[in-house]
Amino acid sequence: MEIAKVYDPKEAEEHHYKRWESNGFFAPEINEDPDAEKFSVVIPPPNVTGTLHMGHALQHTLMDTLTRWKRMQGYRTLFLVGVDHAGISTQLMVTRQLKKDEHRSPQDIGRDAFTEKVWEWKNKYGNVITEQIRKEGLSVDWTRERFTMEDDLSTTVRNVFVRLYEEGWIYRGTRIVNWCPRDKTVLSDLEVKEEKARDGKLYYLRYPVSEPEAVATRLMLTVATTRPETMLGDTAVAVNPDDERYKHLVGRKILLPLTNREIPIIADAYVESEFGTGAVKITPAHDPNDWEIGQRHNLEMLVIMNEDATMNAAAGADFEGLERYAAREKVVEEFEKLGLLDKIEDYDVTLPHCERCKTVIEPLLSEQWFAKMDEMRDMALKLLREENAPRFFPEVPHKKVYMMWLENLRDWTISRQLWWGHQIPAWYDKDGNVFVAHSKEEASEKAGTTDLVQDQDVLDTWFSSALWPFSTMGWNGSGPGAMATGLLAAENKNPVAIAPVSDSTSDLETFYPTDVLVTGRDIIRLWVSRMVMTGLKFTGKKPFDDVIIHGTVLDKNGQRMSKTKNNGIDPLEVFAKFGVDATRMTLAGSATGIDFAWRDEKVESYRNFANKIWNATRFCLINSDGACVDLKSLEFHLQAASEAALGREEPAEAVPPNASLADRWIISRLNKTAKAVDHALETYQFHEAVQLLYHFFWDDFCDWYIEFVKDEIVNLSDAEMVRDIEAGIGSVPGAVATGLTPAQIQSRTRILTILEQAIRMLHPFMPFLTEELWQKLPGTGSSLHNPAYRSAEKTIMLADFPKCNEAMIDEAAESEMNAVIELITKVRNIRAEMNIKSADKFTVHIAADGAFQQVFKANEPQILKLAKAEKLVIGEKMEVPKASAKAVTANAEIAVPLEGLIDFEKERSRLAGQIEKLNIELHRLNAQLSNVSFVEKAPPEKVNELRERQTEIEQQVKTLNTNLDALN
RNA sequence: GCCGACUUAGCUCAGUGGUAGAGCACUCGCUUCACACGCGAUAGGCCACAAGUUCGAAUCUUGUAGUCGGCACCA
Repeated sequence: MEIAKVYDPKEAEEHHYKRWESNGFFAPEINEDPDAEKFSVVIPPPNVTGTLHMGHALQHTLMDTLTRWKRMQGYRTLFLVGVDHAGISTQLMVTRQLKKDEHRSPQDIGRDAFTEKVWEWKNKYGNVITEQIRKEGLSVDWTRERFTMEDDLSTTVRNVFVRLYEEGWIYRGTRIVNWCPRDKTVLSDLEVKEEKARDGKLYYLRYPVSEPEAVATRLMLTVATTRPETMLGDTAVAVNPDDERYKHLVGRKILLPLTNREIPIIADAYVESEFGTGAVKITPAHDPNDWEIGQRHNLEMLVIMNEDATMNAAAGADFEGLERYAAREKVVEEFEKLGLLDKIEDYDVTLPHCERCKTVIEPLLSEQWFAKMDEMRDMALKLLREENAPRFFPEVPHKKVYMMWLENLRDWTISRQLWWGHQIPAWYDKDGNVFVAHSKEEASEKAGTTDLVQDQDVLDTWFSSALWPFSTMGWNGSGPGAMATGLLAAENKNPVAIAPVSDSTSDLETFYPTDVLVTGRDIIRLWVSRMVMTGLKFTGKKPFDDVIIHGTVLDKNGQRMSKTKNNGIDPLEVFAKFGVDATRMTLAGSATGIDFAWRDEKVESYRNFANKIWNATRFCLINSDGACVDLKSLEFHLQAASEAALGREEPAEAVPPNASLADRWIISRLNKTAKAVDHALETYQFHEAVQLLYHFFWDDFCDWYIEFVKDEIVNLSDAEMVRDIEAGIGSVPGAVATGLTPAQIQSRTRILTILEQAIRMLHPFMPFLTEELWQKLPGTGSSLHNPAYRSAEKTIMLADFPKCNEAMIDEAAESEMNAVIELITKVRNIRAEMNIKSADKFTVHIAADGAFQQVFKANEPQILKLAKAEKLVIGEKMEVPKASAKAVTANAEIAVPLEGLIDFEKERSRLAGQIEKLNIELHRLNAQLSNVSFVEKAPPEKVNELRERQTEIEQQVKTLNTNLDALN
């Protein structure tokens, strides 16, 4: 068999994904078991404009690992994929393109033409991200791919809007909103990021009190502000009602400079007397706090800015048309000229910025659509408080953050001044009356006229994303009672046979609620909370049980990746360099929820691991003639166990004579690993599973098991064959024909079978490599499939995930094998420390008690080979020349006579070093065991354990000291 | 201002009320017939600091310092 020496992932990645997809392995319909339990997960829809980044790669890896694992366990799985329309960023991108290509703006071409452009753009570039998802190897069901702007989902959004409006949860109102003057749209609180502004200043402005006698005395009230330009829109000055300094001024008036307007001095508890001067200018149309004061005092709302943050006519002729910062300078200049500028102080302010374009947000009085959140909020809080749902992984700190955010939730601004998105289904007649309806026809009926104009705004993208887990599964809010107490029966005991793809209602019944959501921290409020709220409101069910919050992938210096810093790491480049599987292992190998700095070295180590798996398999395949994967070959433990259960006295006899210690040991390790991996995945400890598999495969399987059985397995040369037959070994019928003995065939079968199971366990993490290798193994096929997939073509994707068989755990084998491993390691240590060359021949003397003598004798060939020794002398005691290197293990004393080779000085210091190390531990043990309160209060098992360890070490120290003395 | 997380080997990170672990890097030795993306053997840590609880603390509590994050306020 021709197999390359180094694994090259590229071809496998391309080839297998196509096959998986075209054979329908990803679709839940592949599962033929009518009683199969379901497992479902929806992808957090990436932006249609987006490209894959490490955060995606991480969350996708975790979701796919879970899905593949569950699928192999026989669950009917659905991993639902799709993208969202990303209102603002897509519109920006297409606008930019339009400007570049045609030197035109959206306004130039009009709404319909522009929307058409966006669709064109989407059809051309919108599959970049989905192609990248294919590259990642995600086992998502492409037949159910969704897009938030497609017809069905748009209808759903409209239905939801109408329903919420009719119930009174959506209203239109004039409020101060976060206005981005560059994007010219409103933003929700969550799309705004507070950032420290540079060069912040606090300007102290003198406002003259306007009554005649005050003017005569030039009575001034000084206010402090960071935004002097807004004074043009002031409609009051406020002081604290308890502030003795200003009590006499309340109720009087200010003659507002530069405007010739008179504004009142009012008292409001909002004002803190200690801050600034204790007097606050009030600009209700340009500041959220001022707006609230304005509401309380019935102040005039004077809007002085345009949508692009230039001053409008209301700001006065001198200022009209000025950009806001130019206006600020001019206001300050004018105040200075008038002698009304008291002082300017440096002052650190944090200002809201548009998350997307970084422009400073302008709080602006504006008419928008809002969603009242109280009812849905209360439902979500109840679910959390009473059922601890959804469960967050890790729970700290996300549960608390989520709860606190819900508790302080305010109304949600859902309209956006964009053209790309779900246009708000509201129509206005000539008098401005609003009619919310599913269609213009319906609105016309309500209005009694067809002379209607639809609201120009669209809905926040998150409005549609909030419906994602159920809208994508066919819920559209139109069915009878669909929105009442929940569409679904509490328990759906009727399993869906094979759900036709088109029958999306069955999808809802089968796959909703989903099992788990995997997403990033910053999305908890934007998306997770909203899905919970809408899920409860519209379906009566929580949309998912568990929420895994993954960590942030940082750059190698621990910095967040960002476009501005240009320190992003492109997953596609990493794939190209190290392979998708190695990248997935790296990502899954990071602790759940913890940020981690990206290191190429880490991926490299998993690339090496992939190569190790490749080569271990290569070795097994080179030596696989006459054998194939056969699960029965591992079952001798079961025979032994059942015979033990029947009361046989020596169940060990049931073990076939050729089941070696190493066989029993590796099978025990395999089953323990399967158990631990299962537990790790159940609790979403992906990194734990990765560690377990890495350790099992590399250390246990490759370093020890393969090395132990190598001589048995490799093809014998003709000369060796003849020698063996002459020696009476392996001269059995058929042996000459194949060149193999039955024992060899059995060994080959066994190693293939163990390898095959290890590869299956690795599949959810490393899908491509494992499929590539599994296809090459003889004896794999649909017989290894989970029975639910019996008709499917051969693929590891649908093979059964290995389960732990407790009867195969063999503690005796593990401790015996450990003794052998320790023995070999100690001899190797002597070899290395004493500079024994490969070619040097030496004998190893071993003294041990009877049971371990047997163990060592039984494994003599392997010990000789792995320690590179020529001969073993095993007995109760040993007699060796003075010129010997010595060592002790927990079960044996070792001596290697090195006449002429030994460096006594070196050997002395080597032994002294070992004694030193043991003594440190011994001192600690002695101290602990002589502590009366420890012996009295600690659990007896613990005390015994330490006593045993103490005896063992004392013995070892004693032996080593004797050996050391003998050198002198 | 409030809340939270983190601080473990040179680096990146696991882990745990009872002998400190991994990967990478380092040192030494191997052209051993699956793999040099390899094999073998070492070395390396008072688990940030201080106090407390406990027979026992790196692990639990409290405080301190540093790093990072979230929220609130910001005239």
